[in-house]
Amino acid sequence: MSNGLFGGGAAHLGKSARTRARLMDAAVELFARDGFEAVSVNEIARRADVANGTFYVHFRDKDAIASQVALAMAGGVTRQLDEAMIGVEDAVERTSMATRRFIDLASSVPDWGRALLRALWTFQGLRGSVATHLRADLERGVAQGAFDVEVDTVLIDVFVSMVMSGLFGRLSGSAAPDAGCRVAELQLRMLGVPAARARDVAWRDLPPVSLRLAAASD
Amino acid sequence: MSNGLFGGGAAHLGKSARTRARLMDAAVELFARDGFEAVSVNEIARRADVANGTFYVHFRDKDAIASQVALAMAGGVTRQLDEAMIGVEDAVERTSMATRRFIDLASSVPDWGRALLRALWTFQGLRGSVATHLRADLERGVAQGAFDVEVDTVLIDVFVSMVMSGLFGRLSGSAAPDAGCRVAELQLRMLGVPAARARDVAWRDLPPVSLRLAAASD
DNA sequence: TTCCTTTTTGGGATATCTCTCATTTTTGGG
DNA sequence: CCCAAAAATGAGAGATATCCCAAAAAGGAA
Repeated sequence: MSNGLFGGGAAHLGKSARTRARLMDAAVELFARDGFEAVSVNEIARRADVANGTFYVHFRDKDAIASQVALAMAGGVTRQLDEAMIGVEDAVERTSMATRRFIDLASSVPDWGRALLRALWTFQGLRGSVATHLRADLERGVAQGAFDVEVDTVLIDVFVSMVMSGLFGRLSGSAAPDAGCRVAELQLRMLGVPAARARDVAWRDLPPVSLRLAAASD
Repeated sequence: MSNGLFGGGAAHLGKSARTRARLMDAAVELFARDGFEAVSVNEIARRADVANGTFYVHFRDKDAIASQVALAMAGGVTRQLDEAMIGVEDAVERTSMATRRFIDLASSVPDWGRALLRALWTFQGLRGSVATHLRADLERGVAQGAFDVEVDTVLIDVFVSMVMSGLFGRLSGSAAPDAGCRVAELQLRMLGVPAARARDVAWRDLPPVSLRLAAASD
């Protein structure tokens, strides 16, 4: 079946690391399907094909695996977005790219996207780490004269929730594949970019990038 | 202590209805504090000061009480927003008022607001019922030439998620009391309202309305 | 008050969950 | 191949959940 997200090409890892990866894969799938709180440790172990007790060799409890999984996911996406945006200096472009890529990447592997979405909702700490990068781009836009807003907490939260909404729509099937473009366009308009330019930038073709899944390191 | 939200002035109701209201009050408080899945039926019954088995006389299971509570809450807010907007014809005003009032009302009774927020996230059906009213106002704005957007599912979802974000900020204490104005302003800009008018309308004083809590009827 | 209906009660059968630990299995260096 | 260290196992103690049901209590009309 599925290769697993964390354990994908991990045959070279030690046995312990492989088991750990299997547990994290199982957790992602279950969290995505049933929600964090509805999933039991037993269930995670069963789906990972390990004994009940093995779980506790690797994680203290359910919270532990959840935050590990969430951190690994968020870290992976953030790193990948950063890489994809190297060399792009214009804040309007950067902002639009970040939104579109985030939605596209996260919805291209639905289990993974759903778990990330839930994690963003459940652990507001995660939003903070995403927000750091975002804030930099928004402030850059203001400095460049492209955005006409005050960059404060409310703006950041609203911005992030717009992205989450787009991702949710893609995952639930209620939104077309171009939802990312639409959300990005709406964001740019909100930030004060003229409608014509917002449309232009947000719907421009973007070179495809496929989701590279990182194992949980350090 | 607290009067309860559903059972507030319900001394005139039959005994059964009173017990039911007590259960719903208890459920709201607990869902808000601990989240839907972390709350047990026993806990709801204990807090409502009824025996364990009494719960099952009134509700089939936890899901049943949760959706009842959510429906009653959403219905109450919707009705109240509608009433408060009677006579307002301008879509820009209506849109801004709806967002601001929703955030203010729901955050003025934190238990209640938190439960509503969770319910909106958990039962996407609720979003649908809110969306109906919203869509009408957005389309009115387009017809009036005030909004310069296509009214589609993505727009509605994004709009709702912005409101939720504002409510979340108020409830978590990370946003100032004027967060509703800020969110409304950002929404109007997104819809194509010129920045100056968006600011003007969104920050205008609004006659205060206090949350009237409806019992669960039909 | 009396009697029938409605509502509540709380004990318990059954299921599931978390987490521990003594024991077995696997791994990999020498 | 051998053996100590590392990893995995799974039975089970104890906590807590759900939901049922026979019996008690409360309500109300005559």
